[in-house]
Parts: sequence; structure tokens; C-alpha cells
Amino acid sequence: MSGMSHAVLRESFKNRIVGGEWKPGALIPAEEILASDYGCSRTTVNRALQALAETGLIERRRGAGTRVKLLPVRQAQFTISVVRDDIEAAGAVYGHRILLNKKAPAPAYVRKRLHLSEKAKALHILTVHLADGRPHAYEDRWVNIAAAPAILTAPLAEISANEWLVREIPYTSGDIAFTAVQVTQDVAEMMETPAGAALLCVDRTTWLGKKYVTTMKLYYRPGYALQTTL
Amino acid sequence: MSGMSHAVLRESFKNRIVGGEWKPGALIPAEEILASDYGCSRTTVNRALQALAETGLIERRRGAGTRVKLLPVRQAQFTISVVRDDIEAAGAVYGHRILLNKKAPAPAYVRKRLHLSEKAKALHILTVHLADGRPHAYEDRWVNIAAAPAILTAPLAEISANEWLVREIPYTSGDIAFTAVQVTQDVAEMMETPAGAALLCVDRTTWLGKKYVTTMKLYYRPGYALQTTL
DNA sequence: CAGTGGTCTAGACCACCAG
DNA sequence: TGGTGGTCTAGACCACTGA
Repeated sequence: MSGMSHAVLRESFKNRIVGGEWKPGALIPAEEILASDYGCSRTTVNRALQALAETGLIERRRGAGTRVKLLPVRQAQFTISVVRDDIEAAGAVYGHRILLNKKAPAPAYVRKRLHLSEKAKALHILTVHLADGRPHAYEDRWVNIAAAPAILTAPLAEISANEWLVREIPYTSGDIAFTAVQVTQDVAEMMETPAGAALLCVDRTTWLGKKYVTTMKLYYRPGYALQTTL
Repeated sequence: MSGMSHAVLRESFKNRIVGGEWKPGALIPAEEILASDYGCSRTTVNRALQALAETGLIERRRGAGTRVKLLPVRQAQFTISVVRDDIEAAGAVYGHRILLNKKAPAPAYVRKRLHLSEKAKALHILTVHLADGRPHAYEDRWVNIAAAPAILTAPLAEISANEWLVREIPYTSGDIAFTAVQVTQDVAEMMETPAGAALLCVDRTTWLGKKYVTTMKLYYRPGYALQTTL
């Protein structure tokens, strides 16, 4: 075969679904049958069907066969990058300004997320990320010093905390949430936006195993859109 | 073997990366070597490594080997469901109210997205989605009548346009974008929110092949968050 | 029970990359 | 040129489903 046949099969199957030949809820022929229809091995058919199942187009159950999903489940996938990459990918020059960098008693929501004790202090860092010198995002971050002690001596003027942490502690797990918030007066000034503007906010907490490293809220400039294709 | 060995391998590889044994940028042993190390076939190792490559943890190149990514690429994945499912999954009772449902000349941005001619009309539908009787989301939708003529006779009082379209024309492709917007006066009234509130907006266009079916803006109630785990 | 998908294996061929 | 990952194959065993 051509060496790309699992991709070819996937396309063909998808077309038979989209084209209405295999209707929602209907059973798809068994792997063995498809294999002989297409003149390839069952392994190849299996691979193509598993890929379609991952995208939510079909549903497979051992013993019960493969069905076209009644309501396809759409998965929107976004690539979360470092802010600098995001800006540079748009062809702008990156810069950042640190507004605050000091140890302070962590507020309740931070203590909860980072699993800190009542009176624990954490490193509070406020940063404005700039694209071509203009504010692009405002970052409000708390770092668990115990989980990343080297942050205290990191050269944050040269490399943003965001990026430093990704480099220093890669391969973390994390929670992420997208919300819309109305800027507060002080953030509006930093971001040079009208008071009351609506900003897209990314709220993220990351950990490595049992070490809860950092939690952050990132407010994007007005009009920023997170886009993808389904 | 246990019958789950590709998942076991994947975990093991991930741990060796997270644990620092395989450092960022470093070359990972070749598939054949790993296969003999773990006492399994190369096919199984290949499957585990391909899965890790998809998650962005490693990078593989024919001829050049497999490396741990210097900066792991994080993929945030959201499941896009019908509004009703969203509400019912949260344990609330779904309802909806149609505010408008009529043919009208499409504005420029709609004509562009649906590939309509200058003077084309399209169906304009405004809906408020309710959770336990309270506004949950406001939907501003335009439907290309040529692409879905049956919409004109759809029982929209019983089934929302959102859901009707998904049922009638499943398996479409689409664009989707998330932004934050400040509510306008009229939307604020419909949503029973204070004027000027920030809302999370989902802006979506869907098509099937060359038939551009519909475009929609969905404004969620204040405080709504789109969440996932990385 | 027969049929289904999930998985693993051993072997093979190829495209690609580096030295 | 030798080693790498990408892919396909044929065969096998198993867990699960439904009649």
C-alpha cells in the first residue's frame, strides 16, 4: 500500500459519515469486513477507527461494535504557549515590565490552590507583557517558594516569571480556566485600557506531582481572541 | 503481557521525563532498545511514544530519533457541547426563549462568514437559554437558508436552533473563537445582568463541505468559566 | 455462544537524517 | 551508509457484548 493508508482510510470513513452513508446511531461494518473491503489488514482499519473515536465522531465498544455517534462530541483544542511566543508568533516585539516582586502573605484562594498553611508567605509577582511596547497582557502570579526556591534569585528582569518557571520546572500538570472579567481601576491603568473594559482572563494553577508550584491569572488586552478550528 | 502495556509504557516514559532522567532536549533511546529493555515489541514502544508526541511532551523525527521537547507544548482541550447538555450536566433544568426569528438582510460580517452575496437574506434567530429559569446564555445566530432550508419549518419553540442544527446537520466542520466582551444595553436587559458586565463570548461558524451553514455568537452569563485540566 | 473490538508480536519495507 | 522512526501485515489471544 501507499504507506499512508491509515490516514486514507480515516478520510474515507469520515466521508462516508459526513456524506450520510453511515447515519447517526448506525452500526459500522466490523473491522474484518472493512479490512477485506479496502484490501488492507485489520490492524490498519483499527488504527483509523481509533483515531476517529478520539475525535468524537464514532463510538466503539468491545463486543458491541462501532457506531456513528448520535451527537458528535466536538473537541476544541488550544495550544497554550508562553506569552512571549504568542506575541512573537504575531510578528511583534516582546517586552515585559515587572511591577511587583515580593514575598507576602498569600490570600485565601492562593493558599487553597497551592496547599499552603494559614500564615504561609508566597512570592507575589505582577508583570505586564508588552507587544511592540504596548500592553498585551497583565499577569498576577503567586509562586510557592518551597516548590521552586530558585525563583528568589531568578533574573526576572531578563526572563519573565512565566517563562522562567516553564524552563525550570517543565512537564508539570495543571488546571486552566477561561473567564471574562471587568478590569478593575488599577489594572486598567496598567493596561492602558478604558475602565470597565472586558478582558479575557486565563486562570491557571500548575503542579508537579505533589509540589504545587504556582497559580496565575493572566488578563489579555481587550479584543484578544483565543481561536481554533474544530 | 498484561494487555495494557502500551499505557504502562507511556506512563513509564512520562515518569522518566518528569523525574528528570530524560532531560529536555536529550535524545531518548531508540525504539528497538526500549523494546528490548521493556521486553516488548517495537510496535508497542512505537505506540506509546506516538501518544506522548501527540501530547507535546516529546518530538520525533524520522532518522533523527526522539527528543524530549525543550519547552513542552501544552494542549488545552475543551469539549464543546450543546447548551442544553451543558446546563443539564450542571444539574439545572433547561429552558429557552426565542426573542426573534425572521429573515433579514445579513450584515457584512455574516455575509463574509457564510459566503453570501451582497443582498442576500438570512434567518436571524435570537435566543435566551435558561438554567432553572434564569438566563444562562444569549445566542445571536444567523442561518444560511440555502444550506439548511428546513430551518424555516423547524419547531424552534420546542428545540433550540442550536440543537436542531446539530441534529439535522451533524458532522460539520467549524471555526471557534473565545473572547471577552462588554454587554450592550439590550443584551444586559435580556440577560438580567448589570450594564457593562463582562461576558465570555463564543463566536462560532460551522460548515459542511462548501455549504456554510450558520454563524453564531453565544454570550454566557457573568462568572461562567470554561475549565479543563492540562 | 459467535462476533466484536483491544491489544501484542515478529517481521518487513521504506523515507529520512546524520556523519 | 547505518540507524532512526513511520507504517503495514498476518496472526494470535483476550474481554466483552448480545442473542
